[in-house]
Amino acid sequence: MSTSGTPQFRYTQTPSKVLHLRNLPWECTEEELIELCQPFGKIVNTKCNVGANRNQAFVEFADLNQAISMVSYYASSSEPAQVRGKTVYIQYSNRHEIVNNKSPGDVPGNVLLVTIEGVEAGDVSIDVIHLVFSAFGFVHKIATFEKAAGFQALIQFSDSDTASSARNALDGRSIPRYLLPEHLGSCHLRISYSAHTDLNIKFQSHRSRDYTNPYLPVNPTAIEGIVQPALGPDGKKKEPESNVLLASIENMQYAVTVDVLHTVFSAFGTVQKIAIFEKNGQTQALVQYPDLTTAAVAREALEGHCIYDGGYCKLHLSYSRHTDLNVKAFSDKSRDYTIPDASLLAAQQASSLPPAPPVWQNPQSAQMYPGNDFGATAAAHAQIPRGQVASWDPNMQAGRLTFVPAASSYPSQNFAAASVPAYATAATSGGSLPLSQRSPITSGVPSSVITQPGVPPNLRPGGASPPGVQPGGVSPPGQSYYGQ
DNA sequence: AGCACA
Repeated sequence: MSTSGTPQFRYTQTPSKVLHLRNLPWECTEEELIELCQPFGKIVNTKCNVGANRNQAFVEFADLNQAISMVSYYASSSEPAQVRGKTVYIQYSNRHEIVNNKSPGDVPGNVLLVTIEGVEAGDVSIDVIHLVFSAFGFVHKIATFEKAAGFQALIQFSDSDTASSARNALDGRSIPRYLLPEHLGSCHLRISYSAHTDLNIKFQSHRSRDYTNPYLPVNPTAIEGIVQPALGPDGKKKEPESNVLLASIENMQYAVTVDVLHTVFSAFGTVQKIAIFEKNGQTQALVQYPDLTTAAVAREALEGHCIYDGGYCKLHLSYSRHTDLNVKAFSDKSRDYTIPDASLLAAQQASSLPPAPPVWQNPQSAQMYPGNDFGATAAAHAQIPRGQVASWDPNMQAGRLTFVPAASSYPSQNFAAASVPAYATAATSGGSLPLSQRSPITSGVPSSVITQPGVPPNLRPGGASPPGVQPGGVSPPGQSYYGQ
């Protein structure tokens, strides 16, 4: 009964009316296929956007000789077959008819997947997209995101008729020039249907909008219309403050566990969540405080310091773009201290192997993208072709972490410091930071945070500690951590 | 850069 006996393809192909085309550009349209193939004969069927990358297609000619003529032409031509400047490779298909030419993107629905070619995310605002598509009916929701294919938007209409009229009118067309920044050339729209029927928008932001729900909260780190990062007085990009710190750990001679980090960072306030991950071979961690001020204090105090004496495990701190991490409550790489009885979860976690893959690996279950700030992008993940995991850091494949590492998944976002509400100023105005009494570290070697090298603080919880060494997290900030 | 759909 198995169908897996035959090889996937053969190196010698018998001629077929059906040609297999690969290395096509993303979202290649049927029109483009026809333009390429019809000089050789009558095309009776096509199937576009095939394969994991949606860059393959099939074309069926009315007559075998027409297919043969196309293959032979390009076999001896000095000019390769091209679509949109990409060389297209043509072979006989190993089938002799196209049985079903409907691609998922061709099945009508009320949600359109729009790819805007040749632009970056900041070039076309969500308001422009809304304006363009509103011409065809009430736009319920828009979610924008960047994927390998480029800048994309999911646009939700009431029904598939409205969506179809928009698709028919706009597919392959360009957004009017006057709606775009001057530096842009043409930007064509490629439109297909999404399998979604209802987008899950969690915030009004510059990347997602729900026009049916004006009371939806505005994402404080993604307020609409602010695309350019705020500039500091020196003209350099000013780093947006955040209650979440990104810690890079340099010279990691000792294991830095979640417990170690918790100990270190708890000196400045309640640590809500921690996630450790690898990035470019370096260990990094996200540490979440309840507020900006605490994060700012911790950042000031710890920047450049080492967790252990001797220059080991040196911390470099910056603000994360996250405001609320979505982490496993208890794993070896993450902790959510806001969940009571996390330790109980630990036992269950430990016994269940292998760890469940993050939901985004499964397009079927990608309807809900749990807890990240960009709920709207949940829908985007359903667009990941079957079996393909998008451009995720391979280290994440361990499946331990469910938070989204911003840098790898949303490469081009620019959250503006200016968009942070008023309380941000509290963090920067602090002439009276609790730690300001510490002497500035002028020598090249900052003092360590934990004064006993090689003795992880988590091994000495609370109680008895060697003379002169404070158990981590117990002392108020600014005292013994920097004593000698 | 290498074959869809059930």
